[in-house]
Amino acid sequence: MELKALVLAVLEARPMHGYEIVRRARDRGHLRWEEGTVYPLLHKMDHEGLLRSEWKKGPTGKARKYYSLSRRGRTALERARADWREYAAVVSEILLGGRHGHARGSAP
Amino acid sequence: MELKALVLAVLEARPMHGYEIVRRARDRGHLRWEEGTVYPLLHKMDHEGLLRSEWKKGPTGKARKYYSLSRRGRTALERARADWREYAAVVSEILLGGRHGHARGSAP
DNA sequence: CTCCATACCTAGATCTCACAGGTAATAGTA
DNA sequence: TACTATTACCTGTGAGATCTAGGTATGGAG
Repeated sequence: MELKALVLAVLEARPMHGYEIVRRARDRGHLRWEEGTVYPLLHKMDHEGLLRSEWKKGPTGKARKYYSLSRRGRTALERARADWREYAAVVSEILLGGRHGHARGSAP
Repeated sequence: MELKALVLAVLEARPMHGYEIVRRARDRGHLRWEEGTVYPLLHKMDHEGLLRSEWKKGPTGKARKYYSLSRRGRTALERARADWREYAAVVSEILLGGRHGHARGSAP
């Protein structure tokens, strides 16, 4: 649920192939998306019509499968953003009690 | 793992019995914790030493099982708060892009 | 040629949580 | 007394998401 939204957000910037998504998340730290999570998720989202996939030759000349957002994917991303804002606000209120500071993106 | 943290936070305010936790969450809206989720979770957290449980007579005279935070539970709650802050910050950054607008152009 | 990193993939296990029940005690009604 | 609703507790089954732990294939470096 969360990963799906994050993949959409990552792919909004530019098309990317699966291994690159994994590697970027790994380099970033904080989040660890394993290949066994990401690849099946990409397939599923592709099948659901949220992504489009295309085999292209990468810079090394080797074929890579690039994923990009479809129109439905963009819509889903907008909804995911709204859902996250609400969810984060509720959890922050319960967990932090309003007086421990606020997570970003929480709107009243 | 989210529910665990939220249960800790709810029980920090005052000891409560399971049904009350469920009912409060239900009244609050937004979150729907089912009994089939909450009761096993309370048992597990009790067994892990995060909670203490005690049978008491409630206002109606009927026995109720009240849960309260143990010392370990308080520690776990503090850690959960820190984890949530970090997690929410990372997700918000990826999903909402630092500040939500069309902030694009931060290269990989 | 051999080794390593890249890049893709899947099967199975695990963990969380919801669904859909069940039991028992109390209170209100008739 | 019998009935019904509400409170309060509990569990078994299973769906869904994610990780573990593998596997395959290609291209470049040594």
